[in-house]
Amino acid sequence: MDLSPTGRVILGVLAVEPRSGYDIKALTDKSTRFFWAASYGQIYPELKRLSDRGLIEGSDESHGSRKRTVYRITREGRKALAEWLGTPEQVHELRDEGLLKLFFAAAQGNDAVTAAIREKRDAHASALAELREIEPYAQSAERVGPAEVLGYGLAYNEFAIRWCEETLERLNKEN
Amino acid sequence: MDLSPTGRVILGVLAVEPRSGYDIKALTDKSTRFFWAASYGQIYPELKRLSDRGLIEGSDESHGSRKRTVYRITREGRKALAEWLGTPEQVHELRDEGLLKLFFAAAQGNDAVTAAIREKRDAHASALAELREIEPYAQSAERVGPAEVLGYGLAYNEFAIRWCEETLERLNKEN
DNA sequence: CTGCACATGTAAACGGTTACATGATTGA
DNA sequence: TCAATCATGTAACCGTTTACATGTGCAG
Repeated sequence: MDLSPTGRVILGVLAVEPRSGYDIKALTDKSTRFFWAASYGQIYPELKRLSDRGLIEGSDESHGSRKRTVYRITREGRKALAEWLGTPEQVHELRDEGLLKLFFAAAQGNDAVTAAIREKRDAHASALAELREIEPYAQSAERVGPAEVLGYGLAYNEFAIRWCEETLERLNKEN
Repeated sequence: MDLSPTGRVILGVLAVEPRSGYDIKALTDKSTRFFWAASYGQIYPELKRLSDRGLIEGSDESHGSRKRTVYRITREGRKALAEWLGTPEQVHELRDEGLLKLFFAAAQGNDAVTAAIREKRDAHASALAELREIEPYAQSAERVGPAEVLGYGLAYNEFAIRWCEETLERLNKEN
């Protein structure tokens, strides 16, 4: 059925309940953002494409002169979503500037190495704090997925912080 | 000094020793690939740009009619690299299709959830095996960075596998 | 003599972000 | 009345991947 990455996110979101493009952006910003982001520049054109292919259906819900189009997933759309979920495909891409700096920092001396690790630790600490703010929101969801995924986000950042601290300690001992 | 992402990788690699575009690709495939990939389509044009800006210098080392241009980093290039390493910037992007599936799987039922987690676990297990193959290569490096970064990659995948297994167990108990 | 590793490069397509443009409604 | 939020959309740009094109040198 061939869904684009953003198309998958949209179908997945709409499978739960109908939403407008604006709603989709708001929801993904509070949930999938940490492992799969989406911007308006992708969402609106993709809504049109999915609609053209009959995977979703828009209905006008404007209030007065305030425009609003709410999209719902179609039978065809659910089929496409299920098809994607059924494939074992597992794209996994990481772009971690902290690791890149660490990789090259050795050439700059020990201080650069420890600085890189400390900055990485702090970045993960900020991310952790952000996720904790979302926590109550995700746990209120009646479904199983979101809470687990948020839990992964928390655990991942905790892991990274721990790793940074252990590595700093180890490097400290070695010198 | 304003370096592009691929420019940083190239400068970092060349700071250790001079290399050709082909060498850079081969090295990054065995090292930074897991957290910062680079393809020929980026490397060759970027080498030209960095050279135009005086951050690197190419010298012809063709053997007979077999072309080969080896680039070395310049003083200016080292300055630019140090400048980048000195900024606290920490781009961190994750695209994890397994988590995305897990997030949406609940709507498909419990089997879809456990299937998504199992597939994620298997994907991390493959990644772990790949990294273990590289291990001897990274540890032979005289510098500090690479071994630490590889260690992170191993630890990260081990963490993810553990998380998947614990979550499977917990979900199993709950039903 | 064949296949693999070495080696360089370009073009097209893709996916995504950012900035911009526009305007309505609501609550403080 | 002013700021925040709701709401939709486009255009320009950026970085990246993929596929293609081309050819050399060496080892088995």
